[in-house]
Amino acid sequence: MVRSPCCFDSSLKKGPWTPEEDEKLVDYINRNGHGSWRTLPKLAGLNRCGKSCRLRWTNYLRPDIKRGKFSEEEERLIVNLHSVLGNKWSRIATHLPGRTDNEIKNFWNTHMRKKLLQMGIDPNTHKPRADLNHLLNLSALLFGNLTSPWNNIVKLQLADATHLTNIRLLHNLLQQIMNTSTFPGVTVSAGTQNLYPLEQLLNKTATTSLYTNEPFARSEDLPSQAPTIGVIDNANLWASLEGELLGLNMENNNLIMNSCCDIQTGNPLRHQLVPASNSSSTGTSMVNQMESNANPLNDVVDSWDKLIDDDSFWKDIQE
DNA sequence: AATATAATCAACCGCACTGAC
DNA sequence: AGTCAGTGCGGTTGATTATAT
Repeated sequence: MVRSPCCFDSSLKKGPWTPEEDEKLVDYINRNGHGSWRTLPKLAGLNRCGKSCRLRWTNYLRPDIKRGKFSEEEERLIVNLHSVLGNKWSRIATHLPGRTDNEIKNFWNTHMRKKLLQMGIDPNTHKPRADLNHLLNLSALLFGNLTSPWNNIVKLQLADATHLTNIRLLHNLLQQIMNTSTFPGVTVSAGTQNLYPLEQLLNKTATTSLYTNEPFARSEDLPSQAPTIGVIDNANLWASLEGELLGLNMENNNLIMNSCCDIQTGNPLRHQLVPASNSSSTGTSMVNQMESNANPLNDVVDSWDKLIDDDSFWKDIQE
C-alpha cells in the first residue's frame, strides 16, 4: 500500500514532545475524543503527524497508564506470557492493565533479557542456554560426586542453595544433561557404552558395571510416589517446585538432588530434592518425586505455562 | 570534576492488517 | 477482487540520564 504521506512531510515536527504540545493533545482528546488520527493534529493545532499524536497518546498521555517500576508479579507475568506468546507485545500488554506494549517491550529488552541470560535461560526460547561454555561454568557450582552406581542413584550437592539463581541453574543444567546423550565438547571414550551424561560433564569415568551389569531402575523398586508432580510436602522447607520457579524463597542451605535414571536410555525416572541433612535417606518425605517416561525436567519448564490462572489468557493463546 | 561508557526509554520507521468502497 | 486510508504493531534509533573510571 501507499505509505502515509505525513511520514514524508519534513515540515512536521519530530522528536520529543513539549509540555505545550502535550497539553494541546490532551485538551483536544478530552473534549472531542481522538477521532481520526490523521485529521487530529490540524484540529488540535499541532504541527505533528497523526501517527506521532497517536503514539504520544497511547504510550504516554493516556490517563490510565501506570508508570513506575514493574512489580515482581508483573515481571513473572511478562516472562510467562512471553514464553507462550513470544514478542507479541501488544497482546502481552492486554494482560497488564496500565502498561503499554512499548513499555513492556523496553522493559523486556533492557531488563528481562539480561536477567534470564544470567539465569542460564535463553530469553528467546525460554529453554536452557545451549552454549557449552556457560554449561561448563555451571559445573563449578556443583560439587559432591557420583555415588552408588549400584543402586542407580546420582547425588548432586549444591552449595548455598538458598540462592534461587543457583537452583534454577541446577534445574537448567540437569535438563541440558538429560537431553544430551553425548555431552557436546567432551570426548567420549570408545566403546559401545555412552558415558553417563552427568559424568561427562564432571569429567569422570563411568564404571563398567553402571552400564552393563546394573539392573534397570524400575518404578516398583523405587519409593512410593508423592501424588502430585512438583509438590514438596514439607511446607517449612519449600512451598512447591512451582513456587520455587516463580521465586519463592528456600530456607535450607543445602539440597541433594537424587536422580534415578534408566541406565539404558539415561532418561530420569524420578527426582528427589532433599535437604542435605537428610541426604542419607532415599525416603519419601520432603520430596519432589516424579515418574515419567518423558524428561520430568521438561515438565518443570512446561509448568511455567500452566501457572497462569487466567481464563482470558488461555482463551487468548488458543486463538 | 571531567570524561567515558552503559542503561534507559520515548519516539520513529516501515510493514501488516482491516474494513470501506 | 482490487485499491486505498487508517490504524496497529514490532524493531530500531538516538537523546538523555545514570554510573563507572
